[in-house]
Amino acid sequence: MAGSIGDKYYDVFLKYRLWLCNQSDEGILGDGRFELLREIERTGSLKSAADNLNISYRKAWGNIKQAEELLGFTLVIKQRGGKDGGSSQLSTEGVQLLAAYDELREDFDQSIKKITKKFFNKINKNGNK
Amino acid sequence: MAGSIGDKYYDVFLKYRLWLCNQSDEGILGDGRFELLREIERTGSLKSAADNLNISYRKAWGNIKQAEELLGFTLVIKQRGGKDGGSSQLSTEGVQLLAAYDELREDFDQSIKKITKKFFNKINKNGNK
DNA sequence: TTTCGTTATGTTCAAAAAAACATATTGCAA
DNA sequence: TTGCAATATGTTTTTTTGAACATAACGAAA
Repeated sequence: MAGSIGDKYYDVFLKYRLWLCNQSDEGILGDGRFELLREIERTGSLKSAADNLNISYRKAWGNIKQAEELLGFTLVIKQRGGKDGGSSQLSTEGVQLLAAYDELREDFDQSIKKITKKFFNKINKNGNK
Repeated sequence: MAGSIGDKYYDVFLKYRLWLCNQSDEGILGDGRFELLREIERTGSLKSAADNLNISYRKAWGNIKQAEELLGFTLVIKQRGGKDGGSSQLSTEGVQLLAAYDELREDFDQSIKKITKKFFNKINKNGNK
C-alpha cells in the first residue's frame, strides 16, 4: 500500500520484476516461468502445470524449451507415451535453480520493504498533500 | 556479471525493473519516464528532451500525459507559443517525485548487490558446473 | 500581421508478442 | 493392435505496442 487515505500517492504502488537473461539480453526465466517450474515439480506434468496456471500447453512448453536452449542444459525431464501419456519432472539443475530463485525472491522482497516505506514517506510527507 | 569463466551460469545475468502503478495495475512511471522527466528538467523543453532521448515527441508527450492523468496532478508545466515556440518545466511535484525516485533507485541498486552475489554463489557453487 | 518553434492530438502503419488452432508422436495397458 | 493422454511442433490469428504521419493551436517578437 502506498500510504494513508488522503495521501497524495494513496493509489500508487511500487512494483518490481526480476528475471534472468543472457548477455544478449534475451529473457531466460522470470517469475512466470519459475512458477511454471514449481507447478511441474508439484504435479509431475507439464500439461497439468499449464492447466493449473491457466496458460496454454503450447506456451508453457515453448517457454521451458527456450529457457533450456538459452541455458544450455535441461530443466525439465520429459517422458512421453505410456499409460498416462507421459510425465515431466524437474532435473537436478531445475530443482536447484528454482530453490535458489525462491530464496532470491524472498531476500529481494524483504530488502525492498524498508526502501519502499522510505520512498512513500518522503513523497507523501506533510505539505505535499 | 554472473560468475567466473566456466561457471554453469557464466552467461546469465540478473535484471530488474522498477515502476509505479495504481491499484488497477496501470503503469504510471518507470525508468524511461523518469529519465524523460530528468531531461525535461535539464533542457526546459519536452521536444528537446524527446530528441535527446531518441524518442518521438508524440510518444514523450503521451507518456507524460498518461502519467499525469493517472496521478491526478501535473508533473510538467507546459507553455506554448512565444518567441521560442514554447517551453516545459517540472512542477514542484515533478521535481520532488523525481528526486525521491532517484534516491529510491540508488537504495535499490545498493541493496540488490549482495543479494545477487549470494544468488550466483549458490547456483554456481562447486559440484554444480 | 506574419513567422517560427513548440506544445497538442487524432490517425494510420508496422512490428512484436501472445493466443488459438491443428496435428503428429510416443509407449504402456487393455 | 488399438486406445489414450501427454509430449512435441508448425502455422495462423489476434492482440498489443510502438513508430510514423499529419495537422492544429499558440503567442512573443520581428
